[in-house]
Amino acid sequence: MGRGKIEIKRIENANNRVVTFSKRRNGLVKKAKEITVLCDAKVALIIFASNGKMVDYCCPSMELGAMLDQYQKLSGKKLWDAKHENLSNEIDRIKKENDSLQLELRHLKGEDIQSLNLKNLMAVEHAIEHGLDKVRDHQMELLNSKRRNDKMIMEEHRQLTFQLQQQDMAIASNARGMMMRDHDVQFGYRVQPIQPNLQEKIMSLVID
Amino acid sequence: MGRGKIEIKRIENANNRVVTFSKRRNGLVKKAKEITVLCDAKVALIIFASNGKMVDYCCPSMELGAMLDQYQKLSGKKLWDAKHENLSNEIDRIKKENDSLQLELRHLKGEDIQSLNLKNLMAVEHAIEHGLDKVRDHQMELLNSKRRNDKMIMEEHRQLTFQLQQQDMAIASNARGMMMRDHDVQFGYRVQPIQPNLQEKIMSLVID
DNA sequence: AACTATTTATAAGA
DNA sequence: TTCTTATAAATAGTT
Repeated sequence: MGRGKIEIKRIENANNRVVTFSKRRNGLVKKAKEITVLCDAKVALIIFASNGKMVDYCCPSMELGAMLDQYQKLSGKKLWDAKHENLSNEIDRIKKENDSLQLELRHLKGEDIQSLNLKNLMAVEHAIEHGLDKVRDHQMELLNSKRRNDKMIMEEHRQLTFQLQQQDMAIASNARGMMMRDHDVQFGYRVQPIQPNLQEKIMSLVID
Repeated sequence: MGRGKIEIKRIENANNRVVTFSKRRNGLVKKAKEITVLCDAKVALIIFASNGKMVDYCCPSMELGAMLDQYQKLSGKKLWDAKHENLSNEIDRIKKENDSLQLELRHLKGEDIQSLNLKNLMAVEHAIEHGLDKVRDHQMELLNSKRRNDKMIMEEHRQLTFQLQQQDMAIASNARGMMMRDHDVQFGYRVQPIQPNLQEKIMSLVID
């Protein structure tokens, strides 16, 4: 129905294909609407373009969900029952995994161990001991690094004290020489800390 | 498109309505097929007649289920009922719980502890120590009960030995008195162990 | 996005 | 229902 007859096969020209799609999509939806009105029919129609865009129509008299329920009943095909089952299975699987994790956890915490025999109990003991070793190793690391940091800060503090002392001495000798002339100059040079974020470092030590 | 123009409104004549439905249903399905072939489109179409009969078409390149999944994603509408959503939520919830259990477990095993600060690390250490104490307590209990059991068995063994000895002596003195007369009587009274399931107890000791 | 020559769908009749 | 056919509607190719 057009200027020329066409074969029903994929339109190779991409532009033509898109244009034809647009026209026929509209036609299809229109006809779907018409048959619902003319004939009391129920129609559901979903169309995806090859670019992924979607258009859908569902008769006003019935929800798509209800139509699909009906479809499943009449066709015997399952649309989401299968998926439903999969989800249930997934839940069971995860719950079991969860339970075994719970149990392992409780064992490591020394709970629910009445049922363990001596052999299992020793395995648990070894796991705990191993964990304890690792945790303590890491604590040691943290403490050492803290100690190093403390040392660095103490060193910096020592240097600052020294510099301040030097400046005080310089000011004192200047003051003696000039007797309050050029009063403003005496604070003209200020202390520059080697580690500018000293405050934060100290705070972090306090917080940790 | 026919001998006369018609208004798009319900066809009141029931016969005409059925005939028109039949024709237009075929036309709709035909056009749905055509657009899928011509334009690489994906189409799903479900039609119910007012008498309940159903016709459906789904493009060959995609299952209806997959199309509906896509539909849900793109439209945001949900087709599968609340139950389905509940299941998904349940899965998410359990998975999260699972993850946190996994993490706690790994911490107790001394894994993934790089991210813990000293305070948390010490909490973990205490949990582990507490677990270790409990496990060792229970080991002790098991060992003590085993020891008690061993002791009891030894005692029983001692008593049995004593009884046997007594019987041997009795037999010996009888034998001396009667010189083999009433030969069968000599085993007429049998040893009754105090603890009838001694065998099992011993086996369980060996196995544990 | 319009236009229009053609094809296609279909309403009415048999 | 199905076939026929006149006519309405859809649309392919063009502008």
